[in-house]
Amino acid sequence: MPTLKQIAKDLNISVSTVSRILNGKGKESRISDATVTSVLKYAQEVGYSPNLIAKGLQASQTFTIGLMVPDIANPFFATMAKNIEKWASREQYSIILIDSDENVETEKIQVLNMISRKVDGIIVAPVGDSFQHFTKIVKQKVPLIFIDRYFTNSTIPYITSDNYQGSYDAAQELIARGHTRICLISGSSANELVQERTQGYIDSLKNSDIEVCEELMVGNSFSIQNGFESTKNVLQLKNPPTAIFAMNNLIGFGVLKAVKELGLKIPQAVSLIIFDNHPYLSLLNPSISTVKQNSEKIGEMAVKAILKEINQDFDITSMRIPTEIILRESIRKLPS
Amino acid sequence: MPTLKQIAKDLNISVSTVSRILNGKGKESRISDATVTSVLKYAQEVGYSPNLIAKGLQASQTFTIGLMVPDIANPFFATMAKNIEKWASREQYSIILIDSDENVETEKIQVLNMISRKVDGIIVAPVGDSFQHFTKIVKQKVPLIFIDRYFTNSTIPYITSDNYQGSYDAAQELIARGHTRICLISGSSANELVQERTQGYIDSLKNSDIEVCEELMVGNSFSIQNGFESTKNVLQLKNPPTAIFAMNNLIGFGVLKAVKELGLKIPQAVSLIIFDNHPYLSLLNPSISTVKQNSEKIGEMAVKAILKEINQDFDITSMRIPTEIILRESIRKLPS
DNA sequence: CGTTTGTGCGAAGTCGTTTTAGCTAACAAT
DNA sequence: ATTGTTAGCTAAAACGACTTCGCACAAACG
Repeated sequence: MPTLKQIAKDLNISVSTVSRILNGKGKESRISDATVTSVLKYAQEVGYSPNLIAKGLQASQTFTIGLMVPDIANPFFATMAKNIEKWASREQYSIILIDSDENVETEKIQVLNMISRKVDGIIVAPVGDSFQHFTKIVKQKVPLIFIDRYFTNSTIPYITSDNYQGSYDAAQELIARGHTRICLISGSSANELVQERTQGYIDSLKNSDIEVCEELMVGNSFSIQNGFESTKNVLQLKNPPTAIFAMNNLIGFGVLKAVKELGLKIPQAVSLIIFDNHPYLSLLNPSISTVKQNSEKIGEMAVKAILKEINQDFDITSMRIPTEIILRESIRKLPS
Repeated sequence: MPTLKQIAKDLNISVSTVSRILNGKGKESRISDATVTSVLKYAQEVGYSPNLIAKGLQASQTFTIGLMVPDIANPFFATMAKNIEKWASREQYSIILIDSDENVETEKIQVLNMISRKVDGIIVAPVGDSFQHFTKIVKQKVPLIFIDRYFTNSTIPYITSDNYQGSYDAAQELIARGHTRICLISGSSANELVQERTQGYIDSLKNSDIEVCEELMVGNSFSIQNGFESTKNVLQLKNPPTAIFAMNNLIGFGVLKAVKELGLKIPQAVSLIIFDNHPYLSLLNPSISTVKQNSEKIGEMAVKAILKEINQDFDITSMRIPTEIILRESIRKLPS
C-alpha cells in the first residue's frame, strides 16, 4: 500500500515535497512544474490514498463525528442518521455509529470509546434521565450536542422538535372535534421531553377550559408494551376517553395493536393521534393522524451546529424545530 | 488531555513502562507492584483514555469496520445495521456508517474514503449492477463482504437471504390457495438478487404446472413508484392477476398505496404477499402476508465473517440465510 | 566581485502508542 | 575478586503524515 515515503523513495525526492504536492501546495512552495506533474502522475499510477489515521494523529483532527442513538432500527432515528451522514459527508466527515440500545451503561462505555477514537464531535440522543456522564466529554473539550432528548438544566446544547407546541397542537385538533376526554399515553416522566409534551397537552386542555383528568394521563415508557397495556386499561374505565394521544411512535404502535386486538374501530370507538409520523400510518384503515417531527431538519441542524463548534465558533444555540400536524382519518368529529 | 508521555513525566518513569502497565503487561514485564499500582492509580485519577488513533497507526489496525448501505432509513437495512453494530461492538470494533443513497458514484467515492480511513474490514450492500470498483478494495487486502445484494461471478463473499427459496415459497402459498394468475412486480433485472427471486417465482409456477405469463412479470426498480405504477397497470389488464407478489418492501408499499387509491380491497380484489416483513404490516386491515428476511442474522453473520477474515482466516463461505413465510390475511382462497 | 534575492527542495521534529533490544544495579555463586 | 543471574526498568525505532527551518545554488544587483 503506497505511502508518501514510498513515493518519495521511488522518485528520489523527499517526503516533504511529495506531501506538499499532493496537498496542492506545489505552487506556494515553489516546486517546479516538472516535479509536480511527475509526482501527481506517479501517485495516480500507484493509487495512492492518504492515510487518514496518520493525518489524524498529526493534526489531532480526525474528520469523524460520533453519533449515538438509542435505536437505529427506529425509523425516527434512522431518518435522522441518514441526514446526519448526508450533511457530514459533504464536509468530508465520516460518522461513527453507536446504538446505545436504550441502555445507559452502554452509553457510558461508548462515550469513552468515542473519546478514545478522537472523534471531532459527538451527536447523541441520550437515553437516560441524567447527563453526568456527558460532562466528561465537555471537560475534554470535545464538542457535544444532544438531539431529540435533552436536559435544560445543563449547558449542553440540543436540537429537538418543538415538543410543547406539537403536543399542544395535537390536543387542539382533538378538542376542535369535540373531544374532552383525551387520554395521554406518555413515556418516563423523569424525561424532560416527556414533561414538555405533557405540558403542551395540559395547557391545550386548560386553555380550552377542559378539565385535566389524572386518570387519563397514563403510561411510563416509550415502548410498544406501554402503549398496548395503557390502551387496554384506559378503555376499560367507567368513563373511557373518546380520544387517545400517543406520545411517540412505539406507544402509538402499541395503541394500534391493542385496538386491533380488542376488535374496536378507530375512530368510531376511539380517536387517535400519534406523536411521530411513519409512512405506513397513511396506509392503515383508517389512516392515522400524526404530529410529524422534522427529523431531516434536526439531523441537518445537528451537523451544522457541531461543525460550527468544531471550527471554534462556540456560539451554539439550542433549537426547537417546528412540528407539523398531519390530519388523516383517525379523528372522529363528535356530535355537539 | 493526558497521554502516556504525560503520565510518564509526572511519575518520573518511562513511557514504555506506563504503556506496559496500562496494557496489563506489568507482571510479564516484571514491573514492581509498587510501580504498577502507582501508575494505575494516577491514570485513573487523570482519567487517561488511550488514543486509538495513535494505536491504530502503530498497529495498523483500527478496530473499525466500514458499513455502507443504500438507505439507512429503510428498516431492512436499519435492522441489519443495528445488529452489525451490536456484534461488532462486542469485539471492540466500531462502525463507520456510510449511506450510499442508492448512488453508484457515492459508493465509488466512499470506498476510497474507507480505505483512507484504514478500516479493518468493509461490509457493503452494493447498489449497482457491477462490482469493478470493489476489486480495488480486495487488491488492497482489505476484507470485504457483501450483504443483501451480491455478484455470483465475483469471488467476493456475500451473506444474503435465500432469495430463490423465499420467492419459491411465496408463490407456493398463493398457488396453494388456487391462484394461477400471479403478478410479480420486481426490481432492476440486471441485479442478481432480482434474478434469483424471479427464478424462484418461475420455478414455483412451473413445478405446479402453471403457465408463466410475461405480461404478469412487471416492474424494474426497488421503489415505491414502481410498485405503485406497476399495480395500476397490471390491474387494468383484460385478464388481471388475482394475486400480486411484491419483490421488496418499497414495491410492496407502492402496491398498497395503489390499491388504496383505486379503492379496492385486499384480498377480495387482489391477494398480496410482500418480500420483506415490517411491523406495521401486521396492523393493516387486512394484515399483509410476507416473506420475512432474517436481517438480524444476516448482520450477525456478516460481522462474524468479516472478523474471521480480519483475523487471517480466509475460509469465508458465502451464505444464504433462510427466509420465513408469515401468513396473514392478505391472501384469499379462491374457490376451486 | 561581493551581496542580496529568489528558486527549489530536504532534514528533522512531532503527534501517541507499542515493542524490541538492551542497560543497570543488586545479589549470589564460584 | 570475578562472573553470572535476575529484577526492574529505559531508550529508541517505527507507524505515515505535516510543517518549520533552513540549505544550496543561481541570478541579479550595486
